[in-house]
Amino acid sequence: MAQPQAITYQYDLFSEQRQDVIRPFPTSETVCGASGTKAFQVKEAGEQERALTPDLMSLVLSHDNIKAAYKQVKRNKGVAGIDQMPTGDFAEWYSQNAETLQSELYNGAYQPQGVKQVEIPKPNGGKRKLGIPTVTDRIIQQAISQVLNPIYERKFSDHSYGFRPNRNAHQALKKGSEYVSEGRVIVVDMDLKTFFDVVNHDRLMYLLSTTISDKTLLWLIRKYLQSGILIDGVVSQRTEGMPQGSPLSPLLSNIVLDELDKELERRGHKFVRYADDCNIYVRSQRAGERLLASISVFIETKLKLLVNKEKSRVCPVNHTKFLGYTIQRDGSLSIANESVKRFKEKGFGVNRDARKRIKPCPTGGSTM
DNA sequence: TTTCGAAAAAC
RNA sequence: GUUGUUUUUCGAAA
Repeated sequence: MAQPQAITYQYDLFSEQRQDVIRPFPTSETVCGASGTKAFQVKEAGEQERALTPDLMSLVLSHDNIKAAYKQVKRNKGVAGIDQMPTGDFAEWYSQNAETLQSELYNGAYQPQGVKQVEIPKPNGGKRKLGIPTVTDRIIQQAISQVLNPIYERKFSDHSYGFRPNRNAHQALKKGSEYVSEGRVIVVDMDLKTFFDVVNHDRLMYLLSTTISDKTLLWLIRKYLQSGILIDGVVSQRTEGMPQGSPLSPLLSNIVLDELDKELERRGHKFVRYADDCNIYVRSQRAGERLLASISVFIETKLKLLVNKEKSRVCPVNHTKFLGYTIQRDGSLSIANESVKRFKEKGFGVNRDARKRIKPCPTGGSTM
């Protein structure tokens, strides 16, 4: 590997002809005798260890991966970022600038652009701050996410249901009602305060480095975490938290909260987590309160996250809502219809029969 | 078999 | 002025 190889390949995202990216620079790390350019498949993630992930950037920037990322971003129909380039223009832009972009990404010179901040109202009246990266940055992040996702999928806890392929809220509810059917009718409802605002960058980067050894990729992710926020023309650098609205955020949040899953598993608890909404099922109020106290300490000292003490609580399962439903003490699910609730507020008399009864949960071991 | 899009839910 | 991920349903095309 004396000389950097010439880049001669097709950049057109619409052409069927393609040639995969040849890495323009030699790998900085040498991995115990293995040839640096030897291709490895992410899907064969069976025995993947940190030593096998020194060159994920090639996968991130491969033609197929970028093309898939572009399609995904385009399908979301999001608006342009601060550079005003709409999603539809990326293909043409990329055909002109792919070489420069890829070189910068490979040698670490790439600097993500600022994030446009937008506030939108939440259903419950509050405001939600969104960070909108440029189309280019959304596509790069999506491309990273597509590579990291299969690597992390096999490491994630079976009790985690949010933002994961082939998993949905209903499966989480089914698992929760199974635990209730076993007699765990008290729930510890953990609420993490403004999760996206307080994630510790150093801790997240450390977690990533235990699985990912591609330093170029790690630095790129760190740059995305730190990417500046543009408010009224002034760019301020972010020191903690991650932008809500970037394609990488859901995966990174699961990586951070996987530590919580692993700790709860280590302690042998029965729980279900959907994003930052974590429910632990126990048999008595006293056990629940003791658990809430000790897990809160773990979350705040070890994970460096904040527990919302006002909204976290211990109560019988049928006194709280989880993912839009309420689990009854017999393990059945009921849904509180929002429109019914609005009727009630407007003065139409509504009795509790307005809550629609959903089928009881069978304790089946069926997968998927 | 595959591809695409619209619309709903969860966070 | 409206981001992101996942899931599901419906529909269309070859």
